[in-house]
Order: sequence, then C-alpha cells, then structure tokens
Amino acid sequence: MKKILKYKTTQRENLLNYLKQNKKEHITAEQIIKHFKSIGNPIGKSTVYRYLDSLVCENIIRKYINQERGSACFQYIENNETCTNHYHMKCTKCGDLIHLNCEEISELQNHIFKEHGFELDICKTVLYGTCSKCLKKGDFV
Amino acid sequence: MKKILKYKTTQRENLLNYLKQNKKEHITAEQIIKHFKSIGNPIGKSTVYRYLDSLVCENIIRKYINQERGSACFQYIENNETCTNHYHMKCTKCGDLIHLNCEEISELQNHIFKEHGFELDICKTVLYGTCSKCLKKGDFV
DNA sequence: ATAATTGCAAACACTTTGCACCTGT
DNA sequence: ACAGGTGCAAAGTGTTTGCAATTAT
Repeated sequence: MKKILKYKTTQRENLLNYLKQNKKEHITAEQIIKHFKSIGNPIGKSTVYRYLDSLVCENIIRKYINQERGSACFQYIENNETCTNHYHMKCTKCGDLIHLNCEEISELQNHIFKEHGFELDICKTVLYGTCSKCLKKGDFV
Repeated sequence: MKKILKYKTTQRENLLNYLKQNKKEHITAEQIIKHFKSIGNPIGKSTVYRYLDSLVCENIIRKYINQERGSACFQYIENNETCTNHYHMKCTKCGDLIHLNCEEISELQNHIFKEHGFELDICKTVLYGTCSKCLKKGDFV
C-alpha cells in the first residue's frame, strides 16, 4: 500500500531529526511544515505527508488522531521503548501529553484480555482527561 | 459557542429518533444523511451537522473521532447511563464497538487520579485493540 | 543514465458558514 | 408576523494525488 523509500534526501533527514528532537511531543504535519518554513528551509506539504506515512509503515514513528480536531499527530518511537506498559494521557484543556509508565495499566490490560477477550493496543490508545495543572487552575474552566 | 435550538422540527425529531434507535452504534453524519435520503426523507447536510453539534452540547449525544479516518461519529446517551464506569473499546480490525462495564476500570481511574493527578474523562476515551472474534480468526491478520 | 523524490496545484473527504427561503410559534 | 430553522452552494480544514522538474545513485 505504501511506497518504500530508497534514496536518502536532505528533506527526510531534517524531518526525521526534527521528530527525534521532539520525541516527547505529538507533532502535527502543519507544525512540521511551519517549522521548516520558519527556518528558511521549507519542505513541501506532499513530501511531509508522504514521508510521515512511510515512517508510520516502517514503525519508526507513531500516528495519533487528535480527539478534539480529528487531525493527525506523529511521534518518534525510541529504539529502547518497549511500548508495552507505556500509555499516553492527553489533557483536553491544555493539550499536554503525559507519559505513563504504570503497573496498574498492565494489570487492566491483562484483566481486559482474560475477562473480556479483548487485546488492548497500547500504541493506538490515548487516555483523555484533565491534567493536574489544569485541575489546580479550576474545575470550572 | 453553540446555538440553543428553540423550535421543534420534524427533521430534528427524526434524526434524534434514529440515533435513539441505534444507541448501540457509533453513527456518522454521512450514515445519517444516507439513511434519510434512502427512505425518501432527506435532511440537509448542514441541518444534520448543526443539530448533532447542539445535541453534543446538550449532552444528549456523544461525539467520537474515528481513529482510522479522523472523522466523527455520534451516539445517543441513555438517561440511566451514568457513564462513570462505562468504557468503549473499539476493534481496529472489524470496527466493532464493545461496551465495557467493569469495576477494574473505575479502579484504574481512581489510581490515575490519586497517583498521577490526572482526571480521566471516560466519555472522551476509547480503548483500541483487537476483539475476541478477530483474535480467533487469526493473529496474523 | 535513470529511477526515485520533490513540490506545486488540483482533487479529496469531512465539516462549517452565508444567505435566501421556509416553518413553528 | 417574525424569530428561528432549513438546505443549497460556497468556503474551510486537513490530507492525498498527478505530474513535470529535480536529485540521488
């Protein structure tokens, strides 16, 4: 379905480096395009989308769909990241992404598999809610 | 931000009934439009989207973003549905939606709140993975 | 040399908006 | 009568695709 990319190009190298440097963030295509435009080194929209697709296929980055806007964001996958007990929680107020390494989640995963026969895909699941910072600011917001 | 709807119209009545009749499903705007066209009772696109928005605001229906396509789907909320310990799991293979009423999840929610200071929003969170039917068909798929 | 890649512009899918006409009260 | 609602068509997002020019090998 997706193309295998054979040549090494500066655009791709830059783009992948950018994702690596922001591995803690969920980056949108728009952010990438703006970033490279702003540093006077623009990369074409189609190139960005095509390369992102291919990186997703190669399992080098992960793709998420933003629950608010329905648009995609991407994140570099660490080599050493097992991804097995690592969930992401996204604050719907401030948009912050929280990385959750937690025993309890693995337990839930086991429970859901054993009792409900459903195999949870941690990589595809994002937990939504309100982060502690925003809770402190006031529930009413 | 959203308009309050004052008059009772046939379009809205029909649309809400349709959602009520399909309360177990996640329905897209497209499905709604097609349905009413097919029964020779079409409702305009804008009317559909506007009414869905307003129903979401009034907490009469819930909106989900499809993780594959990034498009929205909607679901009628039962009056008696507390929504407190009711999660949705969506199979990424067959698209089936599974309703999960489960103690363990409430425990996780408590844990995440106490230990990580994050208030999980169950309504906004969908767990993704593979359902039992698809697992039986073969892991390789 | 030549196969792959780029980037524009045009097409896409889904959703929102402006506006003249229609409907519920 | 008139505020409110409908539905078309047009505009807006975010994403994908066709293609001629460009670049990596």
